[in-house]
Amino acid sequence: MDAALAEDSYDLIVLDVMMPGEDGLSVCRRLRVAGSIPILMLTALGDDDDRIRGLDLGADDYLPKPFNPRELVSRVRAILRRTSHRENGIGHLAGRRVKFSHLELDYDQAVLASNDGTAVPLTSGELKLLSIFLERPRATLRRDELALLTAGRELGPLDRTIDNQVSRLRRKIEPDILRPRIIRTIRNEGYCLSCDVEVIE
Amino acid sequence: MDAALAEDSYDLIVLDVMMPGEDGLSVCRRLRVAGSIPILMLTALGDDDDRIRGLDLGADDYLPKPFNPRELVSRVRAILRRTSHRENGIGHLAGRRVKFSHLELDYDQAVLASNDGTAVPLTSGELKLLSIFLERPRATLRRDELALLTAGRELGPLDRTIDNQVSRLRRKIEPDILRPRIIRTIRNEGYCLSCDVEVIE
DNA sequence: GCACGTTGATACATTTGGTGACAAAACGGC
DNA sequence: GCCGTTTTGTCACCAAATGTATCAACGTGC
Repeated sequence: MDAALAEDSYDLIVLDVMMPGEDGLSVCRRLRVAGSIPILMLTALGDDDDRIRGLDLGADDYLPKPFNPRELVSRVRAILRRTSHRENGIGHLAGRRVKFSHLELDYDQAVLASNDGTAVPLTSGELKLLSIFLERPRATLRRDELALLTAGRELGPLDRTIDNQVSRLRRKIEPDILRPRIIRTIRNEGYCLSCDVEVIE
Repeated sequence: MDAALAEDSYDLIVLDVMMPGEDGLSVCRRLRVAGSIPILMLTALGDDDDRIRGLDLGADDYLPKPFNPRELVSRVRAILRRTSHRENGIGHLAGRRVKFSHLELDYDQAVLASNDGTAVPLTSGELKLLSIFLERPRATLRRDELALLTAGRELGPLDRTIDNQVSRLRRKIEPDILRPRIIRTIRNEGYCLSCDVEVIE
């Protein structure tokens, strides 16, 4: 699958959970970190909690076996209806340069250049987090969504990982660190990139 | 439902199939003709063919009763993840500046600038409350409506939460705190933004 | 193995907003 | 007007949420 994905692009993946070796949930996690390709999970495990976990891991739908093949078709159609004509989000940033606020990100170089001429390198984690925000300007992202999209992991109850990453990123992008205005905190909800984003060709 | 839809905009509809009068499938059809609001169908009819029909009519997902409430939440999230847009729930204010009374709100910066040159930052809670008022100028909003819109929660009988939030917001926007003119109290009813609102750009 | 940078975990400081108490204001009946 | 009642304003306190410094674990390149 990895080889095929590297080769071509696909509209949707139907993913079984019970597989020898790496299981479907783990694959789902990896796919989510890598991009936003639609996933329909399919499994004999009809358990509620399994479905919930699958969906929370970023799957678009979860169909328990045994299933009616026509239902599979209908569900695939339902997902594609939603995902196909989706132009609103900024596509993939890989290889692009992106302007936002007073900054310009060079994705390939992982370098942030400021209006005032200074430039800062980003670590891979910071770049990942920042691109997730840049692809979804003005969307409020919960901590668990961010954890899923950055690292493909679920958050424990006392997990401050995302706060830490945001804090580190802010240090590099906020002009006034005491009053963050690019990545804003939405109390009880998460974080939100509150500026326009322009992708340079 | 039709009246509510004409009045406000919604992110998603959870639709039961078995209803007295017009049934859910018919409603779904109508909604699809009217627009693309996400629909999650919910029903006691667990039959394959019903699910397939629902999905083919344009529903985004179809969950048979009895269902696990957490699964409903996960499925709603999965749909909303796809339909993205969801910019904070704050429709047309995101990224705008708004003039009202002697003030100008910069939504992105979460800063209130006054005619006299002073500027005050707002907390995320204050910003949310203020935007709710700014989106509904001169509408009287009951405390329970405000609680629902700000925090998505119901109010207890002795709950002074909203009064407190309004009080805190007033401190930042009222020129004469002893005589609030911008957010007026309507006794036994609620609060009301009593000035014109102009969205810039 | 060692120096280095990155990242997650932990601990602590700070901010925010809900709660309950009480004061002030509004209202109604007289 | 006067009083009692209800409603509202706001203060002080506290619990929860968030920001971030620091440390440990880990990997990487030499």
